[in-house]
Amino acid sequence: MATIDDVARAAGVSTSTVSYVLSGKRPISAPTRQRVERSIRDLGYRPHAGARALASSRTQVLALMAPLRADVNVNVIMQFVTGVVTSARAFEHDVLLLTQDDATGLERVADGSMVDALIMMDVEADDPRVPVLVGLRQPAVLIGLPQEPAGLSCVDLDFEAAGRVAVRHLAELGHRDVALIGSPRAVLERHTSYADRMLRGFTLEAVALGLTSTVQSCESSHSGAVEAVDAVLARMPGVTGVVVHNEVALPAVVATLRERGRRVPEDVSVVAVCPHDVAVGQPTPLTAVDIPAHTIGRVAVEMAMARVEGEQPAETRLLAPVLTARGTTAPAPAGQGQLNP
Amino acid sequence: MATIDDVARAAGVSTSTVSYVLSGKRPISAPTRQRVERSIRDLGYRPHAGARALASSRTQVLALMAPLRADVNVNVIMQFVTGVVTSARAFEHDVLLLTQDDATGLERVADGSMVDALIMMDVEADDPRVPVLVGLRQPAVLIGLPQEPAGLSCVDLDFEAAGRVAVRHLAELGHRDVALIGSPRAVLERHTSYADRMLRGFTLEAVALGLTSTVQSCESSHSGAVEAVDAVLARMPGVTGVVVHNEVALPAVVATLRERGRRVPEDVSVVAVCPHDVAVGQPTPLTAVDIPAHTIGRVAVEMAMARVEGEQPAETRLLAPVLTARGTTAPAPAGQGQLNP
DNA sequence: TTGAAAGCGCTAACAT
DNA sequence: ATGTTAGCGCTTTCAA
Repeated sequence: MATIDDVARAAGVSTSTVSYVLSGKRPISAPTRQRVERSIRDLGYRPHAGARALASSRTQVLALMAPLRADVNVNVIMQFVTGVVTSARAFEHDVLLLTQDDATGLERVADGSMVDALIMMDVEADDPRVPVLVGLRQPAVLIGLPQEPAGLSCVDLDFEAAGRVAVRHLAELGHRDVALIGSPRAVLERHTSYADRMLRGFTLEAVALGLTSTVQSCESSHSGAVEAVDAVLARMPGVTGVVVHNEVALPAVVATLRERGRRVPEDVSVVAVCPHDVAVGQPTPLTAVDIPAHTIGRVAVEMAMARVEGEQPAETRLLAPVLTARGTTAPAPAGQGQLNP
Repeated sequence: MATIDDVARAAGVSTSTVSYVLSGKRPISAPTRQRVERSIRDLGYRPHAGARALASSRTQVLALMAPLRADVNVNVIMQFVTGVVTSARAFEHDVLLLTQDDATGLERVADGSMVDALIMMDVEADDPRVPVLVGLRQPAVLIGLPQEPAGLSCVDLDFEAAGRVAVRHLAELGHRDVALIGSPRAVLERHTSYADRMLRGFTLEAVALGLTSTVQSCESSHSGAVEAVDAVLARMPGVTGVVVHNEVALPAVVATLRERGRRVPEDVSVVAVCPHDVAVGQPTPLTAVDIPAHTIGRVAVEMAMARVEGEQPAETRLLAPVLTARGTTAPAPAGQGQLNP
């Protein structure tokens, strides 16, 4: 491989000139720049990443810790990941992928100076990795919102507001008995940030609007969805509004409601909380609060890069939820609304 | 951050001794080793990845190019990715994630000496990236099998054999009219390796066994599955055996067959080609040929590392398919087998 | 068994 | 506008 010295020699300039042509950190005369660029092309020169990192303390790499396990929704995860990778490239960065179960991964790549910043998904309310991130030299961005951000940047959909918006939409249609079919039990039990906040928004808004509400965990499978729907129908036979926050179970929830004799949306309205493409890709397009996974990933990178560049303080950005009415919500069945005042 | 010199000073030895303690490349007396290890722990020392890469031309990083787009199955992709990341760690390597649409990513990370080896998924028969990989200094491993491996290592499920096994299973149960519901049109049209080979195995074995067969592409959505099933039923009303190679469409294919009055497996037998967990996670557990994605990812890493270490030549490993009979295949309906001799 | 020192290829003062 | 050069933190000869 050609080195920067080879390029300098070929162009008849000093190595620093080549370096500055590359970095643009000082003005270079047009003719010089052209000769250098020519030599770079002729030699197929590419700076050695390690040498550059050593001299500049910049790696042009971002770490992304993603939950690659079965119980979280793979589809949504993937959208976050592509969002991160794609926008990292816009900042001339590549992405090092760490998995959740590689407990010491964050410290390894940070302390070994392998990355300029870290992004972590699937944050829990009281996440043990948060103090670890706080102790690192590199800035970190959380996708999700822990109880104690401790000076870390955070970004996510405002799931609490999403829960509120979904409930309000149902209330405005006259529904009085509403249920949340949410994340798997395991996700709830570890107090995963998004699940906690969703639950909170749903419940608080139902109380605020005087609705009767119930919450049901739901495993991410066909049978899980069937069980969840049956549990809700048993506990709240008069339910007319259902919020579903579980992409995998989504189709089965709708199908099961129908199998149990509840027409959607005539008898029961369904509001999903899921990415846009999932909502419109169903047999019946769903009224849904969008989870803008790609955007969240992009914003996470932007926040990370901002902190790498300047001395910005940490910030938290919660994206406002957007509900789009499609085919699965309708006014509550006549009379129903008055049965449970 | 502490450097190797700090450690050496603290331990009262030379820097090279610390280096050798770390690498194990020369014998160190027990007392010396202990003092060095103590200092390393006390100082929380971690070697600087860039410096190490510069001096040793080893990055301890692997590149993985994965197709993070919508039309390939996200679930399976994810299993490959976790397989790769997990076993990379076993070789003390981290994984740099490149996306399919980052066309020049492979050259960028290879020529910039960011990685020790590259692994590429979703290979097409005549993939333009193959010659690129051949030109790199670092070894590359393909997950999939191009027409012309050109000296690259390849690993994958033997999809041709998988197609044959599936057909043979149906034939042994007496089925005479069989259909393949496969990948989306786009995947087939770019001659994605696995889709091509599957189709070939299915067709050749059907011919060899004297069966009547048809092949149908299938978009990865509910409606795509419905359309595919309807197309097959229209073209081959007497079909009694269906091989499905499309994880996303799988549940909808079975559901649609039933909606069209075909009981599964009494009227129509279904053989899936999908990962184990997908097959057993369906409402009805499916007779299936397993796609051992995790294993393939692991083998890819092993092959890559072997070539990084030694001067092994490139090799191609096709994993033998394993079919497990579950609830969705049964003997062909009586008499049917004789209608189309 | 250990140490000294020459790079690895680049960046960024410091000069001019 | 450009050149000179001292590191960056490690590995690995070469010596002892």
